[in-house]
Amino acid sequence: MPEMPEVETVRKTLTELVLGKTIEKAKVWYPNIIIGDSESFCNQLKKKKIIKIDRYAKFLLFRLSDNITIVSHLRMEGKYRLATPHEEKNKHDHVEFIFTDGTSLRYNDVRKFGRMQLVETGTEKQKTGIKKLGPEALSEGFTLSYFQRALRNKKKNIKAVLLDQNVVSGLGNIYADETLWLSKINPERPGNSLSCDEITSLYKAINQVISQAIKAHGTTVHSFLDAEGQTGGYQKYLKVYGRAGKKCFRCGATLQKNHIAGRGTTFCPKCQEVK
DNA sequence: GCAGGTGTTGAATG
DNA sequence: ACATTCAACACCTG
Repeated sequence: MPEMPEVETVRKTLTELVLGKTIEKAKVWYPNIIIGDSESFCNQLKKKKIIKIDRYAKFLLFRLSDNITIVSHLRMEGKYRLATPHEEKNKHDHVEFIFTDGTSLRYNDVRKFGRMQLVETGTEKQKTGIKKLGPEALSEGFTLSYFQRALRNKKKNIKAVLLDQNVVSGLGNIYADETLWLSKINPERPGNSLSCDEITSLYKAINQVISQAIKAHGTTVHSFLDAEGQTGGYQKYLKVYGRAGKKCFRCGATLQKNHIAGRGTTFCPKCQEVK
């Protein structure tokens, strides 16, 4: 899926496309996408107006009139696009919001991993997946001292720590590898083995990579498209992700790919050597 | 046919 | 209770 920069890109494009529209009716073709009862989901959305679209880490929050919020997670391959209700259903279209102006918003998800949940606005931090998340990358709560404290008792490898949304939320496999390369830290190092300087360097790398990726409208490596069907731009800045077997831009060594923390992990065996 | 893939969850394990 | 690992979710691509 989209990691935080991609979700932020979707949020912005969705805002352009559907802000202010009123839902005439919602349709769910694949109920497993909806957490809770899908019929009641559709019933509660009738005549609700989209007044704002927020984001928390990788979650999208559609703020609707009458104090309700759709919390949406795209997981690996969820996508939104503007359509019309009489358009034929695409192969992996699972949910549709039909608007009173004759357009509609379709949710398409090849792997069906994405989820939507309807909650009373303000309760999303207690009632949804947001509840267990650590501070978002780039947010006020994600301070250097927080990060230092969080790493202190982490015995698992740093790659797994960066992927753990309870520690810091927003990073996924691509940006975890990029930040580790930038700060020259081997992905297998235990979290609590990092020096003070290394933690600082990694902290800066997280802020730098995520904010640049947001500026570039995210990364398209597999299938990511924003709500307007556009690809991201950050893929041209990637230093390690997808470059296994190629030369490190910094030292020229051949980049290596290992299975770490259950995910394919690309790194430079020379400048990210285990110390 | 088999493995791997932008993510999260819950069960199993220590 | 806590930290950590790993299969499962479902489908497409190489």
